[in-house]
Amino acid sequence: MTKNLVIVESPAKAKTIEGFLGKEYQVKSCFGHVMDLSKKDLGVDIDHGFVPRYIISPDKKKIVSELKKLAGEAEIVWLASDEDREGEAIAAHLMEALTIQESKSRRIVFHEITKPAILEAIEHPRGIDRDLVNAQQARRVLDRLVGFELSPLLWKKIKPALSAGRVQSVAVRLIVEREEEIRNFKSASSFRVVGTFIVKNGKQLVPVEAELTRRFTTQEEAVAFLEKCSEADFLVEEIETKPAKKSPAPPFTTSTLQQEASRKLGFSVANTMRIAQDLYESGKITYMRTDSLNLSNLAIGMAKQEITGLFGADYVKTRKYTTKSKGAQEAHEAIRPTYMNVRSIDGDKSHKRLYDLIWKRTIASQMADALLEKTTVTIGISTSQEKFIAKGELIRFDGFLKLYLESSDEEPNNGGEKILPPMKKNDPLEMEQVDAQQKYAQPPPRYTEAMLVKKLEELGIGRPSTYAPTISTIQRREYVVKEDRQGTIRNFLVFTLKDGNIIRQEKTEKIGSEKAKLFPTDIGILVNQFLLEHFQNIMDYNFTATVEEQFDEIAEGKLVWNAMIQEFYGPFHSRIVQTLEGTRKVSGEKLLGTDPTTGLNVFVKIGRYGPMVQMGEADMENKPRFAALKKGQSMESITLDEALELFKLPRVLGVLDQAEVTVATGRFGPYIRHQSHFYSLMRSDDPLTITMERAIEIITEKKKMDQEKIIREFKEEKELKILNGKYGPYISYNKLNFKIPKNKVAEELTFEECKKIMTESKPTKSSKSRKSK
DNA sequence: CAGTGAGCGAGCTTCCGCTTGACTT
Repeated sequence: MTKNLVIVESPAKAKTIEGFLGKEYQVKSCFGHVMDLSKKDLGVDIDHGFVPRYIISPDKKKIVSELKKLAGEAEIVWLASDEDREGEAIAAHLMEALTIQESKSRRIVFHEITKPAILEAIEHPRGIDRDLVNAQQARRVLDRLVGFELSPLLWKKIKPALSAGRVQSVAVRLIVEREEEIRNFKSASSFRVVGTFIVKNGKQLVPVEAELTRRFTTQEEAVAFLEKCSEADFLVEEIETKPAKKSPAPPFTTSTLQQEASRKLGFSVANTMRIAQDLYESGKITYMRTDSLNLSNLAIGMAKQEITGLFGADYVKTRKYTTKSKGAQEAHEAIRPTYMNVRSIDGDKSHKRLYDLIWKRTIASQMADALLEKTTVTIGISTSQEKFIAKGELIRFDGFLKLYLESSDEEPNNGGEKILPPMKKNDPLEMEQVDAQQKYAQPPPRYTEAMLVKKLEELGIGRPSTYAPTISTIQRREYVVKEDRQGTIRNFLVFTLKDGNIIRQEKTEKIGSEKAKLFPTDIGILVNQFLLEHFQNIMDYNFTATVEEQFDEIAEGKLVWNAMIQEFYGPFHSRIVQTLEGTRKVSGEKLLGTDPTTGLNVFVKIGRYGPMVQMGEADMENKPRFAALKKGQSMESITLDEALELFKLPRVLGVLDQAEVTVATGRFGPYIRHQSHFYSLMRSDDPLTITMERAIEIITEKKKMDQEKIIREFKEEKELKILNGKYGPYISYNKLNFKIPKNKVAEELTFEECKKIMTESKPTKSSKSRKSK
């Protein structure tokens, strides 16, 4: 029996802390929140001050009862959840769920998992901060009200199983609006002029590139300028040399780690978090869900030592970074290696690469600035007022650049030097050639997952623990898709002045190809439009920031939490009722044209199962025909001809064993149907052109595969089979599945043994009844 | 995974933020 029970949120943290404290302390983890609003209903008593109905989360019952037992036996229970709104609520919920007496509980907090920080915390316990708990309560209730009133509205007005929320709906809005910007973008072109001049550097002749400060809008202007250049003299008019410095990026937070891992390693945010979790659990890095830039003094000291050892004392410059991001709660340290002197780790390639990135970033953040010398050379033209500018950059002292340079979304890494040969004012320059190249303005870039996280963080929307789940939610709801897109070819002009002649060339470039970018779907666009029209306040990019200010006031005791909720809920709920009663179902219906053979109208719209085309209208005699859009088609771009193609299915291929063989396209792609069995088509098979021969081939192949799945059948009961599944053999009976006990061999089971297993064990859930994730 | 789409209506879906394994047919 231990005298002291310490409860933290994460088990990895518990293990570390247990090592710092003596035998008198037992450290356990509660695995995050243990109580939450009931999911069965709203979970909030609207009519009586919005009192939340918190229950012990179903998946936390086991850990709660275990902790409750330990808490009962302990003399003092130390509640060491994180020092932020959510952490304070966790502590309060633990008091309630474990029924801990106030007198034997202590609330402690620390921001770093170091021995001195823990011991210091133990010295300074406090009580539960009720105001902070109320702030969490307000946050939780607001999110529940928004989510659980908006989502059902969407089910009624658009289609079932949709969702809306304070965070996800704004994330979708960003992607929809970016797509609109790109679509409406008018790509104007201009001519960028670059001159190449030859400069003598001792015996060597060095080419120097200089860009004209002005761009020409028309080719006539560009050519006229080149003509002027052909008879011009060029002169160095001015040389300016300025010192400059570059500073390292701060250490990683969740958001910046996701961004850099995406840019430098090509990881999705979910992948980055999965790997970071492994590194954390194996003790290699500190906690990976954080918005703090802070490093412990211990860590900074270790970094200093490491840098001195590797590069020398000149390369050290320790720094304390402070966060600028909105709503940061800073309960942890920045993400850093646990031990700075561990330069690399064992493990698979992606673990090594992510660790390497974290190590370099952290160490570099404590290194000296890079000292640069930037040179700007202005080149005059005897026949024109325009100027050429050549730029050079010399690294005088590399500092942190020796180790690490953050990459950017806009352009590939532009690190490194660009050295100019020595030049003097009034030096004449020999022109080798001048190019005027047509350049098109770029539309804003589509979001990658990581760019979206960056944007959300800037807006103060979402938390480190929710960035990755939010991105997966909006994809799971099919509001957005992550896709690669083929680019298109575009022509551009280049005029080159060389040896007194101007040559015109037409060249091509590939533009607009995308890799792993987020695109809005038809449903995403429709839902976004609907929410914007009726709930502008919630869709406002500042909504979260505004309510966060109020949560802060609640935390400071200046605002009563349920008064704040009341003020929000009144108008919000009225809007819900108004929209529910005052608007019709929206489908985004659009008339594409009429079918030339039947004369019926053809529409495209969103149905119960997503985007579809419809031929004809429903009336007393007629039923319209429907067909789902194919992958890659969209309501916005589909043409009448493409729509008519979709109605060519289902198609009868022929007759086999007295039954029709038909081909059609369903929820999961094209399929063949025969005797009420379904056979998926391969990617290479086109349902519009597939032949009867090929269909029979597919049918026989599938039947053979199914036959091989059967381990045993029984004469006594036809429905009872032993099958070989993805996870090994199992018993199947009337669509119920049963596990085979570990001590039995599937091939040798008798009919009686199978019946015994079925009566004695519960059927495992089949995928049909299981909730799809 | 399961192969649909008038309308009828029961019964289902849903939020954000803390944290990790469980366990699949």
